[in-house]
Amino acid sequence: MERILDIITGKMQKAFSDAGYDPAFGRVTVSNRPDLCEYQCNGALAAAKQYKCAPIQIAKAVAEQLNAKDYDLVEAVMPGFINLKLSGLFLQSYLEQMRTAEGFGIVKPGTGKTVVVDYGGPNVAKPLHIGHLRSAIIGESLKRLYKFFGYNAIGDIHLGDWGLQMGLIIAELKRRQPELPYFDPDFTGEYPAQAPFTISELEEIYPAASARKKEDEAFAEAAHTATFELQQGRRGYRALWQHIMNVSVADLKKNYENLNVSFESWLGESDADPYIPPMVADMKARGLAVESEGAWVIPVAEETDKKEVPPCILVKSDGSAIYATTDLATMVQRMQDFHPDKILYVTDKRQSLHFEQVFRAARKAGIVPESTVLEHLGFGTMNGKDGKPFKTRDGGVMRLEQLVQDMTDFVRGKVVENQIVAAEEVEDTTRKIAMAALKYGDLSNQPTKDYIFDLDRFAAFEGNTGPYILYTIVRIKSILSRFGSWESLPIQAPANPYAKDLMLSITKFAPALESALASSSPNLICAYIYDLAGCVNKFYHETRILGEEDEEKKNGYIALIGLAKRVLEQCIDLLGFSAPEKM
RNA sequence: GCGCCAGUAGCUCAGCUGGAUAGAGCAACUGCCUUCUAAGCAGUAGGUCGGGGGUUCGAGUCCCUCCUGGCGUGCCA
Repeated sequence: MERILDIITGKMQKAFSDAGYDPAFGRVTVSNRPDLCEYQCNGALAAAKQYKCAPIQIAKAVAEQLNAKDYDLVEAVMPGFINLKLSGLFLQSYLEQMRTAEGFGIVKPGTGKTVVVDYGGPNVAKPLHIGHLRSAIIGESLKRLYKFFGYNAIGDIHLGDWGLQMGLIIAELKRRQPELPYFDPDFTGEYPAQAPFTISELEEIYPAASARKKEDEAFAEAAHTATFELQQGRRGYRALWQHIMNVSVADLKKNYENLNVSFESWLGESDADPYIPPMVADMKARGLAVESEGAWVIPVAEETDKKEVPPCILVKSDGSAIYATTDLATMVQRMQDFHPDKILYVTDKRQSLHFEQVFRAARKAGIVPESTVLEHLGFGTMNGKDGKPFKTRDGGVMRLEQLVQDMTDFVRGKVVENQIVAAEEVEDTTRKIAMAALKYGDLSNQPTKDYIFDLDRFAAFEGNTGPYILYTIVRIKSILSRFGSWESLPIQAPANPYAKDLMLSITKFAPALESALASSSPNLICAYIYDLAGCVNKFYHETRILGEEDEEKKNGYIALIGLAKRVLEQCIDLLGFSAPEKM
């Protein structure tokens, strides 16, 4: 479907042309004065400079060229704005097209293209904490947005499953249970199928080992050795590693599922490992990597840099790999397996220099061709009410599970108190509302900015919150279910100003999503549905829908709120949550 | 030191390639439920857009400078 702004702009450009002016001035925008008009063109103001005459003259001449039939209002006003109000018939026809088109008639630029979205980054054997929340929520939303626009979008969790942390766990296990067959180098039999630990034991082992490393040099040495032997393929350690992976991945899947977040690809650093030796050898051979201060580095500084960009370290002076190495090797693997048109990294913004270096190194080495876009979306920190990084009461790092639990408990209290939901549906409804509160609270902020996480505010259910959006949908659902079959009712011309505002808001679906995609900003979807929900609630308040006696009119109302419901539900699905039946 | 980002109402945030009177929500105050869910709707009050210069018909938006805060700045991820 042609975009509504393109349609109006096209007509405006023709009017400029017909009036004898450059059509380039005919760009139309959504009005910033909704009290005066719906759309506006400021081109006459800019054109006045070029044609050296009063802008209002140009505006008047252009306005006369426009076909009055398409508009309820065409007006040239001082100093030279052209104000427009669309006709009801135009809106009716546009929305009817939206209603019947697949994906509401959105243009799909992603057809045939692949994008890899890297938004996980959890370490195995460590619980998810709130630091993982933003990448999960933002990444999942962007992935869904890419899919909606027709891309083959692959969410990749990129597990941290290969570093010193694994050696630490193995060393600590060996210290605690040296009798296990995994530590016997002469053992040749089958290793047990059952892991020698549970997830909660695993989560206790890692921090214990990490702490021991700092005060016990021999232990630190043992951990390094274990890491090295694991990577060299020592049989018992590989078996143990597999146990750690199985137990940990099962737990991670459960936790991500609770967040309604999923990944198409569960690869990790260990999967990139085989690509490292040939890649490093190749870079050395081609002279891309040079020796510097005992390490092998790829210089990535450029003439135009305002600051000094340090080289990308490929091999540390002790001979081991570093995260830049892993990230580059992962690019090799992704190009080979997926041939993506784009790779999008969703991580903390503090890593932006790292990705700048890695991207440059990847281009320089030809790992990623120019035709593949590399983007790093660096998101801001989630802070507490005091404006400092979010912590538990005793100052520790809060587990993601705990955060979700707190939100859920709070919401459950509200749901029970309201007494609208049947007892057996309380849990399901609670979960949906809690998820909306949590995700909308995060996603409604610009991703690149820090934001303050305030549970009381997010779950307050008033104003610009997830629950407000859900409540709007629930109200529509309630009417539709009383009405009966509504799906095939056609859109009618607006019967009152509230209906027209609602219709105008619905037409802004496509531009809102396009902007959100172009700037990797789910907050634009939030801003859009907040506006749309407001229009629905105003319409709802001012219009008796089911009580309307004129059947034809009533059908028009129903068709309109039905379309609004479908658009809202599409949007919240892109944000990663869903609406209950009642609340 | 250098670089990046931020500073808009008491609080949390919008403000789309410069455009008409800088917008929401929360908190405060005031109305609206015998009518489709009041988690709603309507209204009042609240601002020298961090300070100062500049560019022009016009600056929250662009340029310069200063102040404040956060982050980054070669072998952690």
